[in-house]
Amino acid sequence: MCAKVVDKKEKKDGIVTAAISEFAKKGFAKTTINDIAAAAGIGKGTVYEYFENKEAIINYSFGYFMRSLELDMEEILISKVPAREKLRQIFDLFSDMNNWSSVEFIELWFDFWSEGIRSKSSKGVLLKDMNLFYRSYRELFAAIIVEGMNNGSFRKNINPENAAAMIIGALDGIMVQWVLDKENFDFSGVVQTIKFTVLRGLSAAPAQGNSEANDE
Amino acid sequence: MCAKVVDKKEKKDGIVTAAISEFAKKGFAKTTINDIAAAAGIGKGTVYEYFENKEAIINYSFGYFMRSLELDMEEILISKVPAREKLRQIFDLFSDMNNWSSVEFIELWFDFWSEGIRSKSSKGVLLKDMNLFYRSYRELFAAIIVEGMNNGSFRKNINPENAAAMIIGALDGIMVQWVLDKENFDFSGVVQTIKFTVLRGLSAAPAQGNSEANDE
DNA sequence: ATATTATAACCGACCGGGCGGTCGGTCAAT
DNA sequence: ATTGACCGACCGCCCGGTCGGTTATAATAT
Repeated sequence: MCAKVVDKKEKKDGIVTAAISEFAKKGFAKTTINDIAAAAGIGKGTVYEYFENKEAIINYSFGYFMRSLELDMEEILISKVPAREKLRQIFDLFSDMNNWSSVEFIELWFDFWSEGIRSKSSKGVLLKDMNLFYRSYRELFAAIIVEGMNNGSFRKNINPENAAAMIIGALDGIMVQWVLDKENFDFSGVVQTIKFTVLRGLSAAPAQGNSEANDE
Repeated sequence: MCAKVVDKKEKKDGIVTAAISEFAKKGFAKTTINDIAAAAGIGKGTVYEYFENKEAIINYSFGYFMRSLELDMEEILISKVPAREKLRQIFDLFSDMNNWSSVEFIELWFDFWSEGIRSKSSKGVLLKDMNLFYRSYRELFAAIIVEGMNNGSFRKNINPENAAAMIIGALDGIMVQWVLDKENFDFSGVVQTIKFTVLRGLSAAPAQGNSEANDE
């Protein structure tokens, strides 16, 4: 007595993939449900079988986008290398954009920020998710810094949370500058400068770091 | 034989002020011309006496917004204090949000970014302006850093442009985190951490900076 | 095997509302 | 009387969301 059966989850993801691609091209506001449906190769009505409304698509997109963004940080984090080295490796990983699974969608960040902050008035689902995301990354970096403070490689008078926010902020911020001016902005170079400068700034032993590669 | 005479410039600015305020509240997409006209206390038609269309309002807003954002950096920049001290003062200025003339509009940044990147396809006026803005600030910071390299307070192996991008990126990036989570994010604290860490990271003399206030 | 049926999945024409932009008329200062 | 400034009703378009009808397929009957 059953009828057609479909992998709902998979199809939903298909729609979201199409949506993200369209969003990235035109921004949330200028992307229509028709655009999304067409990109997903389905009819407009079908979109509404999987999502209540446009806002729901946006919210769902964030989670999906985040997952697709994630770098291969896992193995670095669980590895046994000292904190200082962990940080260095993470910067290097970030610096090489080949490790980014979806560079082409980074322009979406802007829309998520804008939409998230404005979602305050409604239920604020998106804003909550975004803050969750940032908070978890801050905690992650803060933990590394604490580790480094304990093993003596970082100075003691650091506020780890602040330092974590600083690192994430710096990477976020230069991503912005890069997205706005891809041709002229040396992303990898700046990441290297950040790596070098921040590690030196956090270092416990003042002389340390002089032997590192030049910051050119 | 003349008729009513009005200070066009002033009135235009009045409209833009109203527009910025509305944009900040609702974002570009959800702000209607009616909203702007109402906020400016004029009729809808009058708006079109001063602006060709909505896009023109947005573009014009950026310049206006930028001017209103500017900190009192002038006197620091022309002052005779050494580069290192200049940087320190700028961070402190930035850290105290009382110096920000229009904190309430910072959420607009997100919209400018989103709109700017998408303006590529059309004439890209906004994008050009934004890049001009960033570039000028990078040059400004780079100059300070070069100055510090020359007088021996900063290490020689810095790429000044990269370092400038780093500083601006860090400040931009933590602004994002703060805007998204104002209650829980210690903006001033993080700026202080950045000040301390970056100055230490750029420093030529490794021991320097230890006597400074703690980075709590 | 084949026909029948039940129903999940799909769809796109349609609707209502809202928005950007226009335009002809009004107002008021000179 | 002239004309720059102002205005809001109006227009046309488009978009988000709906809904009744269609299609495809699994289960069941024959």
